[in-house]
Amino acid sequence: MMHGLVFSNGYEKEISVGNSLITSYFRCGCLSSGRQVFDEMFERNVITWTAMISSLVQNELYEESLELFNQMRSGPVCPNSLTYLSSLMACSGLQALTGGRQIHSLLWKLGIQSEVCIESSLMDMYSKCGQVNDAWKIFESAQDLDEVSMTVILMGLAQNGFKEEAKRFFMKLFESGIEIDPNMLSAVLGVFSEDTSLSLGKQIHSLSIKRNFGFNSYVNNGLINMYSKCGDLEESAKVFSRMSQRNSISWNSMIAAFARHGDGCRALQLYEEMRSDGIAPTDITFLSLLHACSHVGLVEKGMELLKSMTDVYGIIPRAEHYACVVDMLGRAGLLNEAKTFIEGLPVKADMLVWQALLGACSIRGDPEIGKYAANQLILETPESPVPYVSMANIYSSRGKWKERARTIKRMKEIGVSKEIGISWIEIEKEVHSFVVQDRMHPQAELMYGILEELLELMLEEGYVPGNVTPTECQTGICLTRYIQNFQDLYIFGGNLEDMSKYALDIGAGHGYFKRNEESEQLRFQQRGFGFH
DNA sequence: TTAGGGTTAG
Repeated sequence: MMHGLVFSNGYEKEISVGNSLITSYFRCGCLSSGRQVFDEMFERNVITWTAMISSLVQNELYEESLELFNQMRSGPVCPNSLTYLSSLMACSGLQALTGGRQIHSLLWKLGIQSEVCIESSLMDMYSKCGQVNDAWKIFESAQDLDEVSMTVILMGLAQNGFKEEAKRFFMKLFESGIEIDPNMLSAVLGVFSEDTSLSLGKQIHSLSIKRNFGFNSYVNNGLINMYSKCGDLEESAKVFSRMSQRNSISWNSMIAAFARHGDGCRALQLYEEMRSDGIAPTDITFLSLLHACSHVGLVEKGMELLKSMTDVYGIIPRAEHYACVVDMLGRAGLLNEAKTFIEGLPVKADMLVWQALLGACSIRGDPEIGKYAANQLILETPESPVPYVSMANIYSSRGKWKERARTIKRMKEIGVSKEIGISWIEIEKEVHSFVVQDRMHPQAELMYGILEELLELMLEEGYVPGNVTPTECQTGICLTRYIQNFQDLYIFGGNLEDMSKYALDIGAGHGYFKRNEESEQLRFQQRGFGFH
């Protein structure tokens, strides 16, 4: 009503009215109306331009916002700090390093590069563009630092592969008694939960209780994820049940937690509760649900969910959803059905989908469909060793040694090669590294002995090598429990022997083993970065 | 009347 009145009077073309209207329209999601007011204004000041640019950024329309920023710069109105800030955020969103650097040099010329908000935005831009070194330089020379800039650099380190440094950084902040706000805490939970550091996670939990952050949904959602990724599903469920207000991320996190632990039934049950609570599922809810169905072999239920996604909620499935379905069919041994499903897809199958099919063929040892999937994958990613290695493995599992040799030869001819994966663990500042079948370590015999013991325990639990069944999911949980005990031993004064029990890659992938690409961390330390 | 960081899948 109000805007109709304003429009009919033409007042919206005046600066003061137009500026207010732009902000209000964007706040209520009326993007085109906001833009229309902007386009039709007689005169625009710095607030008009900045309101428009920042509104576009907040709606993730980064390219459009940068176009407007450039347009502004060629006109008579000069940008101010807030305009530059919004443009930097657009560069972060687009991971546009060149544009970000250009804005950085403009800020230098204007002498406003050291305002704390500008510095944190610059650090964020560099981190998101993969240039954590540049972010670190700004951090080191910064005059003012606050919770935001601390969180930015912490996330920057973690997201660029320097997780250990990020942890040390946080521990320093924690020990120094600096004010830690809930935003930083939820960011830290995300970093810590990927490394199965249950005891650290528990410390953060107690800190959040002490600081009275118990009502913060970001912190609680972070705790749900941290506990579930660290193997303590019941603690996740406790955090979830104590929450007074749950948003879709809370529900998704808890559903994913059950799915991750192989408890498909509880995941599906929770989905029903979510719906009866009136919370609409999102595309991510369906990914977790399909994942859950895949791991417990609930094929029909999974197909029903996929259908309801579009029919009931109007969510268009993405390639990830289709890949989950292919994985589900494949794990259930329905390889032909998986192939037919892919052929009937409304969109062109991508790498993820073919990888899922090939993965299923590897598990089942199916050379025929495997070859079909591998060829499709080679078309998508000609430089990848994955299809060749998978095919070689399928052939060896079937005793087809000639075919295996031919595949390896072909791989060499084309010039693709697989980098050997190295696992390592740091014990008392010494790094112990391993490759597959490695017997170079002085205590290798002891370690292989323990590995055999673990395998026995797994077999007792019903583990069938190479056969993925619901039982194996149970075994996965069991294995997590054993490993957790070993970790406790270490934390409470264990020795090398206890550590070596999980220094071996027993294939569970629970995060104790540093992957190859993380060797960056060592280089980082050698360069004298970070905290020692 | 324009402002910086945070939680979910794989």
